[in-house]
Amino acid sequence: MARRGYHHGNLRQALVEAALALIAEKGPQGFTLSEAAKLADVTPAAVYRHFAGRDELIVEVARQGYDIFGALMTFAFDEGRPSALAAFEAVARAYLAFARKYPGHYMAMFESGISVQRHADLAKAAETCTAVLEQAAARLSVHIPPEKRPPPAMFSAHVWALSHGVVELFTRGDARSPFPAEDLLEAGIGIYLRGLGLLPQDV
Amino acid sequence: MARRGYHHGNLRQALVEAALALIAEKGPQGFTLSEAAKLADVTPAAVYRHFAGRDELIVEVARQGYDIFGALMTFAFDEGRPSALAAFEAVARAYLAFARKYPGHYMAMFESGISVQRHADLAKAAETCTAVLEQAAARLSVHIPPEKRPPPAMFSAHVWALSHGVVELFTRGDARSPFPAEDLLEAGIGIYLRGLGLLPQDV
DNA sequence: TGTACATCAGTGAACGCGCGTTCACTGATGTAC
DNA sequence: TGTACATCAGTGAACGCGCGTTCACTGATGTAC
Repeated sequence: MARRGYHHGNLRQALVEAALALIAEKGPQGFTLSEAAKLADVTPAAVYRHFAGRDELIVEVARQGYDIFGALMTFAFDEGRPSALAAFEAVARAYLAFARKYPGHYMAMFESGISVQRHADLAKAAETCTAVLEQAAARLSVHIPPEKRPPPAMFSAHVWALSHGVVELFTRGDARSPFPAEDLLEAGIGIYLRGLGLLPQDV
Repeated sequence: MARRGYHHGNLRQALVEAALALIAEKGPQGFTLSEAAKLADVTPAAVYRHFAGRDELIVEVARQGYDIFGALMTFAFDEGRPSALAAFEAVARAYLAFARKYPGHYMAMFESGISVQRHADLAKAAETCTAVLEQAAARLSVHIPPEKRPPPAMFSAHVWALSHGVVELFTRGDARSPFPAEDLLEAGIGIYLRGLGLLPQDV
């Protein structure tokens, strides 16, 4: 909140960060334009200098989330090093780490109810992320016996769904599982990959 | 809406059904006590004759959801007939069918933000469902080579997470997958079970 | 370097709205006699 | 069978609240001369 005077300096980003804090704390529906303005030490009306309205602010939060997410996934995958399998597992771990470290972003992206399709830049950012995951799947695919090889898009959808499910069910408030989410996900991915015929020593 | 006169007759359940319709239509956060009352053709104040408040109404919706869910799972599992594997796969299919057929219940259970732990009867209903899934996993476990056998609770958590992820990501508004959710889930479960060493001919 | 002025990011008051909840009440029901 | 009465599920008006959004405005900034 380092305001200098009448002008804020970087209100747009300050609002994004206020929104992040509120969403992380109260969930995407507890988020309020007025409260975000207050947190940024500004009048609610000031928000309209930077965003068309409440929804646009959430969209921007989600968009930044997809950017970070994509960058993290790309970094974790590291072009398939040291091995396609290890890189793929790193991606899965990074998924969970992202959900934990950026809960506001994660919620804005997946739980806020905003339509990805209806915001062009958001759709683009989301597509980039999908592409990273699919690329990782495609690289790993090469090591799968052709007769067991599912389309990479399906493959990555499975991993995404499993990861998302673990986040939603076992990472939130009242845990329903006796296992740490990280262990649960790692074990699940391991079993899944084994089912595809991928064994550590083979790849 | 078959009101007879001054007294409603079965307002409690009528409110639950109104809530279901609203949640299914607008999501769990779009649901409003006042709107539910209006839909049941009754004054908002009348709701308080049957529920302590807004939250209690959502909790009741979720509770009924867990009841239906548990019954469907039990029915689908059918005590492991015709085979442990087939029964298990039936459970997974039933999961998705439940999410599709009872969207209001599903959202109240998993997306409404209510705390399962903080409502005793809700926790009990949820536990019953967990038990059914774990029982199915335990029965199937018997066929897994001991050295690959994960705890049934982990096993069922994986399947639950995968199913939930598929529902959330690929069943809602803007689909991000080129595959029907049912096919996606079935294929995913299949690969996972294969990874556990379970093959159709073995079980 | 100093001043006039355009720009525009902020204010502050106001709006209409629908929310959840309360309260004293009233009308229907069904039971006791 | 008929009536008095207790019960309680509903009404309707009111409340305080915080929301998103608008508007005419004002104060700070930085550029042109």
